[in-house]
Amino acid sequence: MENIITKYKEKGLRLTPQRIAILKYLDGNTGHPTADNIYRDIKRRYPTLSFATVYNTLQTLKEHGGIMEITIDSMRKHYDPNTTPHHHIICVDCNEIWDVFEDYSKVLRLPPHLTREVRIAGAHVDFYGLCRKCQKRKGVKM
Amino acid sequence: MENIITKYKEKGLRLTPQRIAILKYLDGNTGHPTADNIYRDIKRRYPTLSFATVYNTLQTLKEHGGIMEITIDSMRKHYDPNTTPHHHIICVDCNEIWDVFEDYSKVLRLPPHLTREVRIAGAHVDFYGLCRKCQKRKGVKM
DNA sequence: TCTAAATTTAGAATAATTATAATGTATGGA
DNA sequence: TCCATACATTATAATTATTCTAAATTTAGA
Ligand SMILES: [Mn+2]
Ligand SMILES: [Mn+2]
Ligand SMILES: [Zn+2]
Ligand SMILES: [Zn+2]
Repeated sequence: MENIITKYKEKGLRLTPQRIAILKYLDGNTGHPTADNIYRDIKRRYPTLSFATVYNTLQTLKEHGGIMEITIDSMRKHYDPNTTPHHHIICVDCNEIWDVFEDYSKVLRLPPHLTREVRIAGAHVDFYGLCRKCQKRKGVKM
Repeated sequence: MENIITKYKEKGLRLTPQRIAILKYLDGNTGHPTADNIYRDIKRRYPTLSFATVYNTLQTLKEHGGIMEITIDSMRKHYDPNTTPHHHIICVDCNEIWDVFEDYSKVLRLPPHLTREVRIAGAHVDFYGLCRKCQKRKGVKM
């Protein structure tokens, strides 16, 4: 809690109440929130909060490696304060996202004609399927 | 060429010049075009073409399993007429997308607590990196 | 306390996509 | 071949996520 704050202070980032609120909201958050999720939550305590501030702060955090941007959902960007390499599962119905902490780096090999074309920096695996809640709601046979 | 057309006729889809042009544009296209790519190209021959028609047709094709929607690029949706399971590489600089036809299905195993939570339907691997062209443009040491 | 530079803000702008409602046309049967 | 009609296209407006702008405010260090 206090360490994320000093951590960002050390990076030369100015601390404002809004930024602290966003940092606290993100700290340990495994829910993969959208900018709107963050805005709505913090707006309750800081009614003058602007969307621009949320986007600016997310941008700054991204640049400093404090968060990752998740592109698994084509509707909107999600953010992940866990920047250790990991993967995701998305429910194709409710768009909820789960973490996958398996290490596939050894098995995701590429043929030479592709590694020649692109210098690979990493890989994300996006699993997709129907979550239990949505299976139930849609009456899927278990 | 003619077979895609009869193929979609059999699905009960009405064939219009616009749809035929879109089908022909997509047939065998490995470039992962956006709606805008398609619109611009076909607009030249059909100047009255509307964006709505492109989006409607893509939606219809998606529903009939004729194309896949690619979410690797957070800026815009890309479409892929190759619906056989495969993966992608995206250049983080120019957003060009390459196909990866490796079969990782055997090695992408999930722990039981996750397969219990979500009935997995599939997985896509998104590789990311810098393509040769962008390495050169940015003066990256090879 | 003072100041410069960074940050926040309201609001406008942009861009991708979807919705609407009027007009046009493909298609199967008379 | 002609017609009816269900389906498709179109121009346009609406929606939504995100970014930009410029003025006002705040931070942090001297
Ligand atoms: Mn995550
Ligand atoms: Mn592809
Ligand atoms: Zn679900
Ligand atoms: Zn590139």
